[in-house]
Amino acid sequence: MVLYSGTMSAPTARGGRPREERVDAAILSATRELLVEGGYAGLTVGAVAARAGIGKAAIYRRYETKQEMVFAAAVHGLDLESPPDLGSLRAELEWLTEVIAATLSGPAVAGALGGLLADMSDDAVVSRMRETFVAHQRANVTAVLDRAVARGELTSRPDAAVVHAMLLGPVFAWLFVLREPGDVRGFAPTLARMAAAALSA
Amino acid sequence: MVLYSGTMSAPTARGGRPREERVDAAILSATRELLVEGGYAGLTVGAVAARAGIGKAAIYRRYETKQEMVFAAAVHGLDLESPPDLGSLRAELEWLTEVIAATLSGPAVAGALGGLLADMSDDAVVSRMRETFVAHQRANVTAVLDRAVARGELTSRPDAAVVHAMLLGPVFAWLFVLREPGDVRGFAPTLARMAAAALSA
Amino acid sequence: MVLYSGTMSAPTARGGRPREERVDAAILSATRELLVEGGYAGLTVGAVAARAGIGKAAIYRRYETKQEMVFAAAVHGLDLESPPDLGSLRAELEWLTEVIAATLSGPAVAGALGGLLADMSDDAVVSRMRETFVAHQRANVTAVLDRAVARGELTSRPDAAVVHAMLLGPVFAWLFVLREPGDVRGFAPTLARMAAAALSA
Amino acid sequence: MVLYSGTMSAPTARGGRPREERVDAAILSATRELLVEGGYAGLTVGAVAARAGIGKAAIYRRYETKQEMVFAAAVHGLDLESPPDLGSLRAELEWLTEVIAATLSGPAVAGALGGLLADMSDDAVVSRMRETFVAHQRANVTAVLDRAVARGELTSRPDAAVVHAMLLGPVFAWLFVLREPGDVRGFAPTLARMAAAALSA
DNA sequence: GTTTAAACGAGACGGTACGTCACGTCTTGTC
DNA sequence: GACAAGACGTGACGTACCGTCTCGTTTAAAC
Repeated sequence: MVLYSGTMSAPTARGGRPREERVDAAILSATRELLVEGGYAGLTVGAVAARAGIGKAAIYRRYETKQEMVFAAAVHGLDLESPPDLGSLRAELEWLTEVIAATLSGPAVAGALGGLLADMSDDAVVSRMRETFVAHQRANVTAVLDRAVARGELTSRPDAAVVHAMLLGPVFAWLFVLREPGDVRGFAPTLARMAAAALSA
Repeated sequence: MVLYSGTMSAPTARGGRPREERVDAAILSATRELLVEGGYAGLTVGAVAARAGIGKAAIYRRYETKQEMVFAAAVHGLDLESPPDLGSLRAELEWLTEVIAATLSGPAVAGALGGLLADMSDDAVVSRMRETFVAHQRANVTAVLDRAVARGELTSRPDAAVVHAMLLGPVFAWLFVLREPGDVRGFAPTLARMAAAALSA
Repeated sequence: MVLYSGTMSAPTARGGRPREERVDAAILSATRELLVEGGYAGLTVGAVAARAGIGKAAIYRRYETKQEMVFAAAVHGLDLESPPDLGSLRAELEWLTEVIAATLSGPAVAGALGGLLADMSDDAVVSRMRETFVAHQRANVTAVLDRAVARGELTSRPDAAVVHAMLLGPVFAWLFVLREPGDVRGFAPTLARMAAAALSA
Repeated sequence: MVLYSGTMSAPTARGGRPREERVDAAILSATRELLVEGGYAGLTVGAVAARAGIGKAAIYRRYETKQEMVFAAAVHGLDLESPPDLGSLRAELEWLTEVIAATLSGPAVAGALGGLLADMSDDAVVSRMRETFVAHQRANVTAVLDRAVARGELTSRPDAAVVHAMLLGPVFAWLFVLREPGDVRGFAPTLARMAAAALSA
């Protein structure tokens, strides 16, 4: 399922030249490339336009600000599949954690998220982020918890927001604050095991 | 214990007018005020100077970059006491979590941390951050774990980095990514209880 | 005599939908309106199209550049009649001056001429302007001078270019450089009287 | 006498780094060079900054708009000396006309005036132009007429504005509208002779 | 009639310049 | 030599306009 694909009012489709998909794609992939190469701080709208072979106006026709564009590029196309039924809470938590870790440690996301957080005084981007990225992940967490309750692994369903924070948070901190050397992926199973223990207690 | 107070080499004290403490204080409190008012994104060095009633040069005489200044202002004076022996792992984890939550949710820190993370490609600030904020918190986590091992609550000492991530992460995510409404402080006991269960398992 | 009516090759009339006269008229009158409202500097092709209720392409199908369009709108339909034989050099000079003043002080022309002059590095517009506006006026000046010589009012025929400059110039300066308050029309008789005296001397 | 040297509020001179004369001079001469090379239409603020080896901000600190800058550069330093007493109205008119022709046909002025006229909807530039360029020339015309009256060459003093238009206008038209080939300078004596005849009649 | 070809309103396109703003440095005169 | 003030070069921002190019539709002439 594609999470996100554009921010500004789509063309009213009432006559006029239609937007070119080629341009949409070029913007997003140029943004991702430059995010990987120089991070959020080193990313310029002009450079994105140049790399994409388009004009700046074509970008601002689609995104109100640079932040919107980066957000779209970093989160767009994150294919957040729903968690499969793996038979046990712990296995599903591990699956969730791995997906979160994989998502956050993708090269474009890694370059963008810090910067996005910085400019988050901009309420529009904040709420868009919540409506897409956060809401979708939350739904997955809820689904896993509901299944665990149905299986009898949990007697009462814990607050999904708390569990979400417990899964997402450590991965986030590991990547963006603590910046421990080594792969995050190895961290996921440990985290999932601990979370399962915490919930079962 | 005061964590941080300045970044650049103090004046060599070889004649000339000494730096005025008044200026140091004015910079830091102006920075904190503006951080609260407009967040990191809306903070400019010029505005800090104007608010403090000083010149920009006085700032750059003390901090090499805007990031250093914000970091000093947001973290300076965070009095990170060592965790007292409270008799049980769970009580001490709760104490740690509450201190972390209190630290991160302070108004200036809340405004600054996201932005600081954004500009963290700058290695100087990254390493300074790690050497002070992270290292000190990590030491506290280690101390708590060591005491729990000594008490026999834990058979083997878990990796302090992992535990650190499990405590800091959810608080961080709660505040900066999920931005759930309501106080973080109420979140701390729940988190500590879960962490204790996870570690004991 | 109509001076000017279009610049680009008319449709070859080889099938296809014919151009609509309605559109021609709408472009010209929208241009004139906007010229009056905001002058040349404030006029955009997009605004002309919007005001005329047409598309930009319909404009560029008729005029190669914005300058061509403005020129057509400001000069089109200037009905430059030939000067009647009024019996005396002075009377005919006065007639010429009044026609020039009336032409230049028309609302659309007043808004356009300065701007047109500005973009006159474009040689196409320059030569078109010379071939129409200037050439026609020059012919009228020549005719008046020839008649004066025939009448014996002048012993030798002065250079028509000089006389043209002496009539057109002051009106032009009055309107576009000096911008004296008050009507230009009252200025015409004085100017004509002086010109007559100068030529007779 | 220097006509013009800056437009925006000079620095209050109450502390702070003073403006560098080097920058003022570099802006003006770069503007003149580019005016000569490409005319008003081909002149960009960025190019002026680059040629001058300065930043755009240094330009906008001095001039509110591109037009102000061009005006300053084209008219700045026009050393409009007062007309000397040459003994006769005709000689002094010739002197005036020559000065006007020399001024308008200078390379920078020639490149700028058309464009300036175009953007003249901007009232600030218009009034500045009147207050400096026009007012000064007008004063010279008045002085010449007053002396002619004192000498008894004229019985009543004609309207200076009209005479100004009669001298400036033809030169202006010659250069910017008619664009006759050949030097304007040769035109000045003829014009002055005619003007003298017109006034004496 | 059908076909064909161009004009139509709308608006997206690449490009270029605008004027603004912030950074971190430098330069005054004063303390 | 630190201070307040503020100008400096650099370079990104988001806006506006140019002249071109697609869309899907409409309209008249050619067949």
